[in-house]
Amino acid sequence: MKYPTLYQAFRKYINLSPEAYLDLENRLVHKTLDKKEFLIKEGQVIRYLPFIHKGLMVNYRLDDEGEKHVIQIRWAGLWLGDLYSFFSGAPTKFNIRTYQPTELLMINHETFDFITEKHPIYEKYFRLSIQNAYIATLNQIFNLHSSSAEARYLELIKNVPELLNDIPHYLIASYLSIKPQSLSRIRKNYK
Amino acid sequence: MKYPTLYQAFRKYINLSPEAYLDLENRLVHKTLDKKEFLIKEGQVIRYLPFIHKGLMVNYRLDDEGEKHVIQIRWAGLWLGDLYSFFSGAPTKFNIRTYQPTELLMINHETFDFITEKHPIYEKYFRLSIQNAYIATLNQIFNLHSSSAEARYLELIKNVPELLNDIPHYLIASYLSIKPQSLSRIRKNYK
DNA sequence: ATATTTCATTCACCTATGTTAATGAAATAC
DNA sequence: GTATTTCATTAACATAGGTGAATGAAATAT
Repeated sequence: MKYPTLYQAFRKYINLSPEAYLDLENRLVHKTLDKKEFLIKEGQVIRYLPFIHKGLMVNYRLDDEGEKHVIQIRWAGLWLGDLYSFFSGAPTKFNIRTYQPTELLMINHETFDFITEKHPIYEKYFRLSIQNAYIATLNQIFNLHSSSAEARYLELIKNVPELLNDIPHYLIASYLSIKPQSLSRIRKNYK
Repeated sequence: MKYPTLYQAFRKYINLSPEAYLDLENRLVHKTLDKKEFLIKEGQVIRYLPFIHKGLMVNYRLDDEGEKHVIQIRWAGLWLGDLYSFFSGAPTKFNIRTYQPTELLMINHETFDFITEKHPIYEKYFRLSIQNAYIATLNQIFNLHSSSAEARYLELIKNVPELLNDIPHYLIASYLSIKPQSLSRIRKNYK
């Protein structure tokens, strides 16, 4: 078993036999990304479901003025990417890239079809996975509605303290939906 | 065929035979809600997937101070409710209620299991349905990040002009993540 | 029909966050 | 190793949206 992190990710939601896991592991595409590299750019059709083995990735969209808006920050142990584009074949509106060297384990369509057919339990896993991604975004909307930028910042660094060292602060600001100057102002109160 | 609206909703994403549709139709629970009635309250476990046949419904969460935050407004032709709670059995954090007389067509677990087993195409439909709900919430986050309250208001009434007559304005304000007074201020500019 | 409650609106004032500009430190490119 | 670019921070000022209070209209209850 080369990737116990991945096995644990499955075991969190389903009871997966080591054999069924190995059927997948043998077909994974291992991809290494440098610091500051793109995985996905707007307009592309997503051909892989990527799992973050090491490192972290940032998902942002561009508005009409070309400004970045960070929608998701995902780290080791999580899936990411545009499930919608992967399953529907529609071009994505997202840009997904690294700011730290990152290793991904990726599943392509052929592998997805193979393992879900051979082991239907994987189907359940991915439905649960979408469901959880969905509920997480509903929570994110609720937080944007109900908490101040300061409260969202404190919550974020409580959950993921290492984030401040792993990506530029202006991306954290964007994720919190404020400007870098405002993030600095908030941070000044906690020194 | 008693509910062509529902059939059309399926046909939007999948190729469903009338026979397969009728297998479901016979098992639907038809529910009529008065003006101002609750379908779901926080803490309950969701036992139905509701489709809005006529009318519209509002989904909100309460924050620590007990203030409502409207997360979704859904109208005829759409599914709603907490798919997560329905599938996982976890108690919901949402409150879902009417502000207009509304008719629902509901699927319980038994019916869901029956029709997805007999017609696996339904399984695909509900996966697509979750996917679309997920992508819609990601868009909602992007809009909260990138558009002013005024722009979000104009966009909303462009898409759903009748909303202003169908639910109290303070709920529209909440959905836009502003206060009723601010919504009034914005509306004053467009008279 | 009358009383009560709910709701939309307005206003004056307040506050959180945005904007513009400047500075130095750190990272990167040459 | 030096030049250049990127980034975080600060400050002064601007603005969108919040707050609290008042008013009248509409909806609801009695």
